[in-house]
Amino acid sequence: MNAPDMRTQLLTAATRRFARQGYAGTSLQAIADDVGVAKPSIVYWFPTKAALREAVLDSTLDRWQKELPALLTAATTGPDRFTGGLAAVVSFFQEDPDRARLLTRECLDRPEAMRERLRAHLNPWMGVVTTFIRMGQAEGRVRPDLDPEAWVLHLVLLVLSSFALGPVAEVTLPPGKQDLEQRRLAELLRVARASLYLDAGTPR
Amino acid sequence: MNAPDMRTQLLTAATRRFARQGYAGTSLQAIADDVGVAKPSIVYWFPTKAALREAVLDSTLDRWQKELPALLTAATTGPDRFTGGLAAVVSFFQEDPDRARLLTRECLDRPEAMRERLRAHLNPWMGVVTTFIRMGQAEGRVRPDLDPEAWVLHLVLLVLSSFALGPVAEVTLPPGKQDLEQRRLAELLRVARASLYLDAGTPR
DNA sequence: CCTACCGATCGGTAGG
DNA sequence: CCTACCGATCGGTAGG
Repeated sequence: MNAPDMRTQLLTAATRRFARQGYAGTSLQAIADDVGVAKPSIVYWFPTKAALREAVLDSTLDRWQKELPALLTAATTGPDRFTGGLAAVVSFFQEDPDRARLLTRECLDRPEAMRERLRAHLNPWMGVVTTFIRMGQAEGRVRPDLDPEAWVLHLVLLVLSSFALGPVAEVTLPPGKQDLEQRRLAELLRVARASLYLDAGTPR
Repeated sequence: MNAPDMRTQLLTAATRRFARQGYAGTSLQAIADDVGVAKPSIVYWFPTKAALREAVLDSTLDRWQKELPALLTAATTGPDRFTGGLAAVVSFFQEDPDRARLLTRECLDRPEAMRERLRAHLNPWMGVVTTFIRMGQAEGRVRPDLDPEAWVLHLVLLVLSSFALGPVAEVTLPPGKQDLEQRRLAELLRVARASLYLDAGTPR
């Protein structure tokens, strides 16, 4: 009954550790201690450390595939479909910045393996987004010199790095009176719109 | 005579390893094998593994401080000062993408320590750049709603992640006939200009 | 800068 | 899911 809960606890602890200290920097002992079990118990649920890593990555990407449609429909009811879509991606990482750190680390640790995974998880809705962008270009709302695939890629990179690395670089924003994360996200959104729309100078 | 060369060889090998496999994922033995010396010889030049890490980070940031002024003066002689400045940052990481991977990993591994370092290495010319941006805003060339510090931060993040993670995500750019890196950089530059200038729709 | 070596910790196994 | 344990590798030391 609480057997599946053990697996979930291990996945949660491992995700947090892998995101913050990296895969190589995390021992199975540390994860076991976090959950409060003996180290060999991990092996009962995940045959090897590498298998635990795959499971952590799977669960994170699964959440992307499950949560993003919901966030998208909730966010794209407004007047601006692209801003809503971006807000959905932002929400996903804002909900747990460790997701951004984990994915960044995996891309650095295993570029080739991640390429295959992202091809499966990112490409489906990449096609949808770029189709909408090309429609916008045909209608004259979206900048004609914009490269749809490259633009989406850079926006995802921007959101990812903003959550994974942003808190570190926040010191370079000294005169901030308001919340620093809010200020970062506001500028991120502004960059996205200004680089997408022709009339973004007067958005409202 | 070739004693300082040994130190340099170790630094080069360590930078490459730390960038690609991470600090925790790299053993001193692997670095020693790369250079062709015995493992304890590393300890002769760097008292601990942690000291080697600091030296690697120092040498990378030193190169930033030494090369960027040269790249800046070479790049800002054109008509567009900001595009030239961005090109300088791009050149720095293009010269060796491992620099982007190393800095990204260090930000993930040691956020607090990196905050202090970046405060010293990034803040000096952050002030210069934002001053120019505010001048541009006063002259009406730069978008008035742009947040100077946050914009520069995001552009640096964009260049960094484009070199550190871009090759991984390149599969999401399937219909690319021309060189994929070139296409990525062209769109990066376009995003930068479009998000900065009011009249970026007609740049030339 | 090398050989020889050390205690600690690693991922994983045996057996229950 | 635990106790007991193992070979391999880790960063680092001793001594030259």
